[in-house]
Order: sequence, then C-alpha cells, then structure tokens
Amino acid sequence: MPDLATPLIEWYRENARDLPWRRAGFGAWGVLVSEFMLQQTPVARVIPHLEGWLERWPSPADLAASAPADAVRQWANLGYPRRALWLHRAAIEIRDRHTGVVPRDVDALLALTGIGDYTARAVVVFAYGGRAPVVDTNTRRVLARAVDGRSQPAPAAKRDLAAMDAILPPSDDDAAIVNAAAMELGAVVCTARAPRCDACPIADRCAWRAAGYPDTGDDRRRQARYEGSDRQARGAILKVLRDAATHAVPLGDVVPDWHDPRQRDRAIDSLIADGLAEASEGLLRLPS
DNA sequence: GATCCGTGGTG
DNA sequence: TCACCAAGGAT
Repeated sequence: MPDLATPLIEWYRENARDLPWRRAGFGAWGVLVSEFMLQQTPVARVIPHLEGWLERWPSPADLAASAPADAVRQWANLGYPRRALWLHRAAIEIRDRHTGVVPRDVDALLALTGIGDYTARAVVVFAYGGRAPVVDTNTRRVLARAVDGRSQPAPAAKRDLAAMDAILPPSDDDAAIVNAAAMELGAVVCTARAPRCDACPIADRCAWRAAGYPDTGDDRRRQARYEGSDRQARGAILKVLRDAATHAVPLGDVVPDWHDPRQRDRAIDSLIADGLAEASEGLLRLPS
C-alpha cells in the first residue's frame, strides 16, 4: 500500500481549519463536550453552542451538579437530545469514578455513557496525544476511496479501526496528525457528493482515482423519512418542554393539534422511557 | 448487524 | 423541490 501518511501530514499542516477544539490548551473536557456535540451534527452548527456550554459548566463536576433538565435545555436545537442526557450521565460517572478527571485510556472512556469507538479514541488522541485509530464517517470515506477503490464506504464496522491503524505512522505525534488529517480531508476535499480531487494531496495514490472513479454502489442504509416520523413528533414535544417558561406543561397543552394524536402520545411515552421527560400530576417536564 | 434517534443546510 | 448528508451510540 502506498504511503498516505506523509502527504496527509504535510497537507494538514498547511490546510487545517482553525477550529475551537484544536486550540492549544483547550482541555480534555472541552474536547469531550465538542465530540458529543459533533456526533451526527455538523461542525458549523456545533461551534456556536460550544462556548456557552463550557462557560456554564467548565468541568465535569460542574455539569454533574446540575439537573439533567438544564443540560437538555442548554443543548437547544443541536438534535438527538439523548446526547445531552448521556453527556450529563458521563459527567456524573467521571466525577464519581475518575475523581472528576476525563479518563485518558480507551477502555475507561468506552465504559462511560454515550461514548463509543469514535469518541473514546478521539479523546485519547486529540485531548491527550495518545495513540489509537480514530475513525469517523469522513475517515471511512477517505479509506474506502484511497485504499479500497470504492466510491462510498461500507456501513461502519469494527474492521474500520484496523484499516485506519494500518496507515498510521510509527510516531505517536504523527499518528495523531494523520487521524486528524484523514477526517479533515474527508470533510473539506474528499466529500460525499462532489469530491475536489484536484485539491487532494493523495490523488496520485488514490485507488478510486486510479480505477477511473467507478460507481461501486452504496450499500449504506438510507435514513428514514423525517416528515411524519416519530422523531419529528418527539422533536416537537421536546421543543415545547425546552421553551416552557414554567418548566412544566399540562399534558393537554403538549402539541395539542398534532395531526396524529396516537403518534403524539406514543412519542411522549418514548421520551419518558428515554429519561428525556417526566410526567406527574398531569404535567410534563424535562427530567429533574 | 439492523434500527432508532433531531435538526438544518445544500446540490 | 427534496433526498442526501452530517466528527455516532445504544439497544
């Protein structure tokens, strides 16, 4: 396999975006919060929310001392609000099991709520300078094209970690840069729809390019339609709860004109089951 | 491994 | 317009 690390490192040094979590001294807690927010939410939407969160809760213990409702409300419209709940739980776990310090090894991080293969390794590598393969959707696309000669990546799988590990250089510092560079390349050059191969530092060794950019198909499952979905109903309900000045809403006032009342009631039940809402005495509210 | 889970920008 | 896509994780 051709050397991908060297051109990626050189390209990254020249072209890396200036993102908040890349600033020197940003801190492991800041990195962890940013990674939670970045799970399926675009960079441009995360940045405006990150500073306010960290000013309000500068440490895991600060967040752990607040009610989950405050975390869900601060999460605002970032989407997938379970992440706010999970980040809050992770903060409690960090306080109780790790003396308030974000763990620096993969296994300890994986044991925390809401942290999986990507986030655990991102914290180890980007916050602590450790060595591990960090694989996100951008990296999977870059590897699928450059290494496998495919137009789109296969669905995420464990073997992606080994594939990334295989291109990491010996030095831990360089390996960290290659991890970041692969993500960056996928985000700004080797994009999903219209890749800018003329600006790609590894175009001369890209298997997909060498094969003539074949359409190798896409076996990833398509996202379910949002319009009319339970997710849409849950989102509408949770927005009502976030925006409620009194922090409690009579059940009859929760999206009363929803087109499908059974779907609305099902969504309320599922929010309660997820811990995102609580019901008592005919009132619905965010979790205390 | 398949499915579920928000929200908004974009080609 | 509208399907696609976005620094994933839990079940």
